[in-house]
Amino acid sequence: MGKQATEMLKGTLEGIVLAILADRPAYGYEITAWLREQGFSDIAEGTIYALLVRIEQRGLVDVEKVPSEKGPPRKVYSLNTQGREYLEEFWRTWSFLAERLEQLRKGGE
Amino acid sequence: MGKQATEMLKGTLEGIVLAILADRPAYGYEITAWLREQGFSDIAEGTIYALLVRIEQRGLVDVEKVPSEKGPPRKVYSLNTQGREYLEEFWRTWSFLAERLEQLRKGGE
DNA sequence: CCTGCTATTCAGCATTGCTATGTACTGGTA
DNA sequence: TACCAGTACATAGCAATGCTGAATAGCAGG
Repeated sequence: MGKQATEMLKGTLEGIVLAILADRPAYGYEITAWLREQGFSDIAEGTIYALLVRIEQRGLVDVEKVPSEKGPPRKVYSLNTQGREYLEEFWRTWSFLAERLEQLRKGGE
Repeated sequence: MGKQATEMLKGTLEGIVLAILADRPAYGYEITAWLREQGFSDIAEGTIYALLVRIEQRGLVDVEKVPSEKGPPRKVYSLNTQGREYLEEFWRTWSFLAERLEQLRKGGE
């Protein structure tokens, strides 16, 4: 991914993580690894942890500490009701943006 | 548009403006007005002007000062070759992001 | 003269992602 | 024992971007 991606991820990455958590509870290390598999090759671990702290402080997720056999305890996040509402709002904003951009792309051919 | 839009626009707004300029030369005031018509209701004028300064400094656009009958002279921007290449790169990054997000949206139903 | 519309600019702020580093727990291996 | 890799989380400082609010300037009409 290019350098443009860094700025484009701002605001979007949060929605991506919320969407992941809407599907299943997960912890930071796991999310980072999954994103990298999906092609988000250079997403920094620190970025994900900081993001998780933010959405927790906003009350969008519930947290549970679960012991791990292979290292320090995991902080498993799951999306709560407020988080689901926020995610729906994210999808609305995303749709709006995606529609305008598709129109612009068509217009420029 | 909600508050999420502000962060989501980061990085995307630049592509949007470049896409507009790929279609036709335009000046700041005009671009702001057009975006507002398209539903980007709360895009600040200052944001567009600052963005135009940035893409000019990066050499993505050519500028021409054109007198106006109704006010101060306009700075008309047009996309140059480098700008078109940069825009193509933008579309590639955008496509990547849009595909992942559509997959996530489907998965979460 | 004053108001409103056109048109651009700029200083200061908030948010977000990245870099770099540090901490901590477990298991394997020399 | 000592060391290292893999797992797992946290944080301080930086860069980039969009927003707020205000200022500047030209032109036309009441």
